[in-house]
Amino acid sequence: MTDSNPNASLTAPSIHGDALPPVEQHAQQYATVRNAHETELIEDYVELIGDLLTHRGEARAADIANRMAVSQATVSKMIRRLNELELVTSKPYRSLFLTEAGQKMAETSRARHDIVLHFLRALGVKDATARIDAEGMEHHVSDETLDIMQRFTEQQQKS
Amino acid sequence: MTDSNPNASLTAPSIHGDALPPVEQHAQQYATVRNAHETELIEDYVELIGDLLTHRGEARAADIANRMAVSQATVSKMIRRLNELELVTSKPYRSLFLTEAGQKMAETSRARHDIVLHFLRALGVKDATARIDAEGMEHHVSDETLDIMQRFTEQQQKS
DNA sequence: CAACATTGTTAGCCAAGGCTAAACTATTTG
DNA sequence: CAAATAGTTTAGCCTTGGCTAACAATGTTG
Repeated sequence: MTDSNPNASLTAPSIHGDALPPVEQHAQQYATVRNAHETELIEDYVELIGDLLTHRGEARAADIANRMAVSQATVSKMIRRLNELELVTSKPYRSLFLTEAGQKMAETSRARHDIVLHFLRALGVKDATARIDAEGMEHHVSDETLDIMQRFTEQQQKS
Repeated sequence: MTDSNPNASLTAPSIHGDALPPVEQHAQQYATVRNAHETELIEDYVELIGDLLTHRGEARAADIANRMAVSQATVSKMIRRLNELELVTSKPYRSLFLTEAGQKMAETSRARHDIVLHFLRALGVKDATARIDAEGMEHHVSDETLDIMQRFTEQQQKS
């Protein structure tokens, strides 16, 4: 018996409210998540570098390592990748800078992050929790949902 | 200059609303996300196996491969891991079953997933989008936020 | 029941993202 | 200005989660 057997559900009736989505849609969901995973670390680094540049004036590997709770070696390796992707420019032993593409990515990421964070706070989530959740959620929120979150937050603030 | 220089912000005043969180808190955010990543694939597999068992009566590797849009070899390898973790039992060439621990994990996952999905729909997100977002978000939503989401959804349904 | 189709497994490859240890560069300070 | 300290890089290791190709088992069917 395979997944496409149309009678299967007759022999094993659902006790759940939600049935399984069609295979193609289901596959799409997982593929989208896998895809997000490939870019999200990159985005986190770029976003953090952008934040450090904005708030501190420079972005050093040691700061990134501390804030990400990761070894300096890991950061160094990652910076090489970011360089290859032309998201940052770096001279050995010097502060990092974002390329134009990097800046664009940092801004987009930061904006998404803020929308999610503010939305969670508007929902009534405690700040510390909201920050943790936002960090994890931001890469998995579609533009459509992001839009709705933003409107919700604005509504909330009016009242 | 390092991250802990207390004067840095004087020379580079923030143009953003949100300042950088303290290093320890920031590190905690990233660590939590990294941690979630380690378990989320496992949870996705277990959840899907549970759903297949519920809705189809059996869970075959081929079905999992199709629904996850992944090769059968990948599924086979993963099943070995799930076995080692004592989340599933399997005999070669036979359907999979969940151990007690596996069932517990599947239920928890399914419940979280449903709460997030229903919340997104209650927010006004289109079904297809909500499904994709929920798949990605579910592993990054704290219990606190989950609770709030559930209450929100219930509120919404009353009106 | 033999052949074919489907399903599952194994072997071996790859990239990503962690780590530690060691070497090197830059900065600070006695 | 030499030595100590701090920061950065490199080398080399490990695990995870993908993949393809080849092979093995099972199920179906002429």
